[in-house]
Amino acid sequence: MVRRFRGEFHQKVDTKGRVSIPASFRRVLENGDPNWSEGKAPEIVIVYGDHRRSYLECYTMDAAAEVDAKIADMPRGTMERRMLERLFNGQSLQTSIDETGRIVLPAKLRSKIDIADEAYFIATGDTFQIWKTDTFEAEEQAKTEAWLDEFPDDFDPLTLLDKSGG
Amino acid sequence: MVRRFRGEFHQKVDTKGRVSIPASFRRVLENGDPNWSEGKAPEIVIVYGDHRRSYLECYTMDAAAEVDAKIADMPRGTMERRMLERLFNGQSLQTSIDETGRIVLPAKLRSKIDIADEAYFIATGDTFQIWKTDTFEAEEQAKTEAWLDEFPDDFDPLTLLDKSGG
DNA sequence: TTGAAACCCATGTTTTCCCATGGCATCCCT
DNA sequence: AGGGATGCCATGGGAAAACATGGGTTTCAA
Repeated sequence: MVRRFRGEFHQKVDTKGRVSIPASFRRVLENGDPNWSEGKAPEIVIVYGDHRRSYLECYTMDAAAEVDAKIADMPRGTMERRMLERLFNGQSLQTSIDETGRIVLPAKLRSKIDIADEAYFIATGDTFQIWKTDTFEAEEQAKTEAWLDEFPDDFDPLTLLDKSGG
Repeated sequence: MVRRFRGEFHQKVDTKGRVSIPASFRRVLENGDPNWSEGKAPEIVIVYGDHRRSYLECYTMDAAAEVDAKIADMPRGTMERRMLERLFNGQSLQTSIDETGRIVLPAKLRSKIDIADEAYFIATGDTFQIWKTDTFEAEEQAKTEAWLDEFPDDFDPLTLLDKSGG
C-alpha cells in the first residue's frame, strides 16, 4: 500500500490537453481516494492558485479532505480562512483519471503554467506538482542550488532531520 | 459523489437573465438536493442579503436546511435570530435549474450585484458565490494583494494551516 | 395588455468515451 | 538461457455525448 508520491517524470501533453499520470502516482491516488475501488476512476484535486503560482499542485482526495477540514476549523470571517477558501476551493479543480490513466488539463490551466506538449511531474510527499520543464529548472533548481551553496560541499541535507522537528 | 464545490468560471448572462450553472456545480447541487433524482431539476437557494452585499451566495438544499436548523436552535425573540431569519429566509430566493442547466436571475438580483452580460462563479466549499467580474477583481483581489504583501514573495498560504489549528 | 417568466428548439464547441498501437518489462515454458 | 507470450504503460485519433449559449413562442399575472 503506497501512500507517498515518489519520483519525477516527463510526460507528453496532447492537443486535447490529455496527460498520462505516471503509473506509480496513480497507485497513490487510488489508495488516497476513499471512493475508489478496483476498476474505478480515482479522483484528484488540482490546485492552480493565483497568477503568482507557476505550477499545479495535485492532491489525493484524502489529502484534499484533510486540508478542507483544517480550513473548516478556522474561525469564520477571518481573512486567513477566506483566503484559503479562495485558493483551495476556488482556484482548484477536481477531476478523475480515465481508464487509460490520463487526466485532461483544460486550456486555462495549460496556459497558466505555460505548457504546450510536455509536462514535468515531481513528487513532494503527499502531493505532487506539475511544471513546465523550463520553469522548474529556472525557478526551483536555482533556488535549491542557491540554498545548498550556503553549506559545505559535502553537506548532507538529511542531517537537518534531527534539528527541527525532532 | 461530489459534495463540495470547486473551481471558478465566467458565464454569460443573456437579456432574460438566464445563466448556465457550471456543470460541475450542478453535480454538487444534484447530490445536495434530497428531492432530486435523475432527469429532475435540482433546486438551489440563493441568498442575496442586504444592500451592503455585492454578491450572491448559493446553497445546496442540504446546506440551506443545515443553516435553517441552526437558526431554529437559537432562542426565539432574540435579535440575532431575527436578523438571521431576515437574511437567510427573507433576503433569499429558492429556484430550480432547468433542463439546459440554467437558472434565471431576476432583474432585481442582477441589478443588485450590478451584472449585465457576464457573471463570475467561484466555489467556497459548501457554497458558491456569484459576482460581477469587475467587482470581484476590485474588491477581492485588492484585499488579497494587500494581505499577501505582508508575507514573503514566495509565500504559500497553505502554510497557515499548520500554524493555528495545529 | 404588456412585460417578465416558462417552455421548446437549435447550434457550435468542448469534453468524454471508445478503440488502437508501439514500447518495455516480466513471466513462464521448454 | 532463449524467446515468445503476456500485460501494463504512454500515447494517438475518431465518434458520441454533454455543455454553454442563443432565439422564438406561449403563459400568466399584474
